Amino acid sequence: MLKKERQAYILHQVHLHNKVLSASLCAEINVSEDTIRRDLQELSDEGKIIKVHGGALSHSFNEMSFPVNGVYSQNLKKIIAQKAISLIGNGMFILTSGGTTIIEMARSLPPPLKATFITGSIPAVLEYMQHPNIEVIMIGDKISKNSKITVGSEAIAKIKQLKADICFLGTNAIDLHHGITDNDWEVVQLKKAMIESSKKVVSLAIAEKINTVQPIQVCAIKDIDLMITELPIESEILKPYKSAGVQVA
Amino acid sequence: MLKKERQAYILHQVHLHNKVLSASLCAEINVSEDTIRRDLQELSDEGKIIKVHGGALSHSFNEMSFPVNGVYSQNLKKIIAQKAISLIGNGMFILTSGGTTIIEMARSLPPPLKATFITGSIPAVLEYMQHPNIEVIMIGDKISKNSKITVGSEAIAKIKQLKADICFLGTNAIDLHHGITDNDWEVVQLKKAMIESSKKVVSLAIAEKINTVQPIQVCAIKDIDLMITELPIESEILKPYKSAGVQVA
DNA sequence: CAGGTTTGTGCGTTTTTATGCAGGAAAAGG
DNA sequence: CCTTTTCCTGCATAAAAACGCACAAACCTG
Repeated sequence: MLKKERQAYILHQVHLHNKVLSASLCAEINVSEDTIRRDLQELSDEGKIIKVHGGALSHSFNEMSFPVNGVYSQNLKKIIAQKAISLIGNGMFILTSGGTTIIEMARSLPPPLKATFITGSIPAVLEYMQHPNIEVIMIGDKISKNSKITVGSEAIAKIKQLKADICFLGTNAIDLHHGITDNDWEVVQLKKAMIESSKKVVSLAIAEKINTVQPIQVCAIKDIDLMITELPIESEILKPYKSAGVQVA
Repeated sequence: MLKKERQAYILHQVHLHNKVLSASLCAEINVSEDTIRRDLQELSDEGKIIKVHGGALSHSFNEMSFPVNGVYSQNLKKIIAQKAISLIGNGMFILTSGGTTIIEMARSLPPPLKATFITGSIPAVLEYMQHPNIEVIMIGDKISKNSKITVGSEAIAKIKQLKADICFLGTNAIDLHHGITDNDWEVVQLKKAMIESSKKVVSLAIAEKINTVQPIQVCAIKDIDLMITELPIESEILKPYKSAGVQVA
């Protein structure tokens, strides 16, 4: 088994179970404990996991102790949220993924707005529930603990039955050639279904996510109708995307 | 169990219940009291908790003078939760409604437990998600904002497809003649479906709810397999229910 | 393609870490 | 004041990590 393969496998396991034991890994992959340890070390150096004695943990694991990570990008996300909200009209059916940008949008929804929001994201639902006038539809299925979203075939089947007016995707990585990409296979399946079931697809991405790539593709650039960032629309970074036919806001 | 995991668990418990006893922790996690003490020491050094003789307290605890809706009923609910948990075995499929008693149960689930919990209650899901080993299935549908639960025909249809080992119902009112009753039509529909889809039906009710009635019936007394209260099983209040054939715990 | 170099892997050995245990000190509570 | 519980200290042990080394495969490079 190749090193990269092995590390990808480890990463996958970590994302899946939130933890891995060096011992069990070395039994599964059939390499020496030393090799595993070196892999974990590397992945940890790259910031992809957190190494601890006896194994490693997912980063999302102890994020609970570091509560609201950055006020940092919070403000940027508010800008994005405002732009996104301007697209929403009364009576619309809106599909949303999870992610902090989506949460920020949920918090900023104007109280008089009447619309129907559909999502599988628990944190998003919590925000939508606060709102006096919107209807909230929860997509049910097994809950993925690290992404805090319902995933699985039931959820996908349910989404496919819908036809939403607009779909907002929290975006982890976007790139001209690879389109929107992400690192959680199940979440990607969900997002794909959402894109298919929406008349209009909107990607919400803070600038630092632009021109980055993750392992799994969600959709190509051409599938995106609109891309929202905190940057001014004349920004150099966005020009290639405009040329590629993506509307930018 | 990894050290970090353990500490995260302890931290979680502290935030949840505002206090932990070293003794109970060491029983739950199955490590020596010494280890727990060292963990508490570390967490305390990091300023995350306040260590005291016999256990630890949440930081927020001593700031806000006298806390929640009554430590009173909280403790009663813990007793109920413990009794309920004793019915749960590894590998079981468990349907639960919403309600504060259910939440208390969710918070008190022992970490090693592996089981699948199915619910439409958002607060319950939030608690279940914290647990390291259980699977959580969310029943999807429109969200009822005041009961924070998914309601509607989709949800009911989904529940009817299931056959759970056991069903825990948070109970608002229970009475010999009217059975379990409630005041929210949609929630009642949900509970009815849950009862139908479970091999065993357990009602969790604090004593003050016993012999009270609400407008809409969920089920008759005979449909309940087990009734859990904080009272000792010999209690006078429970005798009529025992006579009616309900098992009491 | 020969020879050097880098990279990946495994194997001892040494160090560090995690945990439990025992016995005395300190605290809490009568 | 006495008892019980909890806490601390040092020690023992086992597991895991780190380190250095060997060796082989892949990969330059002239």
